[in-house]
Amino acid sequence: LTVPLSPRAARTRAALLSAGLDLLVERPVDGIAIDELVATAGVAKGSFFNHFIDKQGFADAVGHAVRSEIETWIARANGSETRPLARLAGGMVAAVAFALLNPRQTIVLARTARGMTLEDHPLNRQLRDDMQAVIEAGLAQPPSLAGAVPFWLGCCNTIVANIVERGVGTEQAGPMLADMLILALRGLGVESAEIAAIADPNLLQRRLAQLVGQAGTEAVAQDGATCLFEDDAFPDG
Amino acid sequence: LTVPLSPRAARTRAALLSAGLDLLVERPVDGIAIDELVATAGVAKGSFFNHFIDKQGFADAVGHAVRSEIETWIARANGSETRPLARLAGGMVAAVAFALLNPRQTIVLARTARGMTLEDHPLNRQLRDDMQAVIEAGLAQPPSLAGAVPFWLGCCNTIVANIVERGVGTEQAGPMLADMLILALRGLGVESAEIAAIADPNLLQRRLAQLVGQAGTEAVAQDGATCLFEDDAFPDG
DNA sequence: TGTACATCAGTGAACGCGCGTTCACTGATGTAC
DNA sequence: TGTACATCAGTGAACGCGCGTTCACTGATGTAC
Repeated sequence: LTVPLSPRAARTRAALLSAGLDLLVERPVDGIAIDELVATAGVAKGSFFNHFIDKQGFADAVGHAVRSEIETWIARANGSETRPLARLAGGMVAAVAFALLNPRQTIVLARTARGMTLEDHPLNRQLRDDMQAVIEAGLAQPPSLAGAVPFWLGCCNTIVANIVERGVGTEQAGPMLADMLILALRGLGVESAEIAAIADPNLLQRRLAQLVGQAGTEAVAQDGATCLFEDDAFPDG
Repeated sequence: LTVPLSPRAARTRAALLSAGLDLLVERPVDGIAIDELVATAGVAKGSFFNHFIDKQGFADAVGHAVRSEIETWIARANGSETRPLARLAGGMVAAVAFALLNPRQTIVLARTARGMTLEDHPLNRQLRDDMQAVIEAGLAQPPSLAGAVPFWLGCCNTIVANIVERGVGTEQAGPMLADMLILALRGLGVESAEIAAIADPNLLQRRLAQLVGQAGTEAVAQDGATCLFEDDAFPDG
């Protein structure tokens, strides 16, 4: 249900979404005037209604864009990794890297997310599959799958929120991530040797730097935030 | 910095705060019109400005009232308990009981809470003290105190959010709580025997029923939500 | 206890700005021949 | 390649409702004597 947009329309839409991201970092959508939005985006007021039916539709579009962005990012970071424990931990590491690279997107994501667990997004389905694989392989003994998934998700949320809120850099994020991985993996009942291998501070630090760095060199534009929405077509709203 | 309010003023203020709670369950404060608020509360529009300087001040007052309510509740539930591990677990159990009794307050609390960890509220200070006591007593070996506190807080948030979102009853909440306690305590590195004693499903179920039940018999009014704000004086705002 | 007065809180009409939405027009982009 | 026309998206002035805020008035509560 997506239509390819003309270059001109795509530019206008991207400018609006980007401006929306800037403003949604500060306050929720109800606190943002369309006047302010179009002024920030540098387009005419009427253009807004060429692209979105109303303000809520706009907020949904921004939320959707950000969510699919982090989903893609995590999926790419885990790449072709097949070991279930590595995938589980890799998801948390990738989420932290994303938060370091895109603190504003992360804030908006937290702001627009409604329920944490009920939603059946690809990310959550993938996590559930990985968790199930971990359990079936005997690598962890959580009291239940239904409890382990939100537990892990909550740990990811906590570490990401902490990093964004205090605005720490990659160097300080590494040890925090290591601590959280130890707490979360131990909670699942993963063996000590496995935990030590996964949560090794040096290894984590390198992996974080790798993820953050490679994204930096991949991006062509200087301002990553501005071009985030210019990738391709958008859902027809 | 609190002044005692005349009975009439207290009634009006309580009606406004209670109506605010009802409406804040549905949407954030910016989406609520003062017209709607006073209509729900059954008072004149002008009265609103007798009690609050503006809408944001009102939202703050509701948030403050709810927060101090849950703080009091948890402090009372832990009572004179001194064993640090029991206090830690007791906090999570009490939070779940509160969520079961007051799902709407819990939703509003989540909505009005800004940062999760940065704030220096009594509740967080108490948690930090308990956690430190647990570590010093050698009852747990988390990688760090700074990591353990937000980890535990995140686990409490997760279980509470899950319970409220799915609207489960006391019976189903018990097993969920047991699972989360196992995951969280194991994450901290608490000994298996201790965990088994604390997270015993039967014991937890009884404790939950006790907390929920005693609150029910304590309350005089039928509608607990309506009288929640009528207790005493409010901060002068 | 009763009366007169002061204060305090409630009331709702009135105001006017802000903001969401519309629309007639313009210019740009694309297409047919 | 050039010209004429159609479509598509941008523009910003205009509109008008909604909503935050004010205020003069009323009635209730409290106090003095």
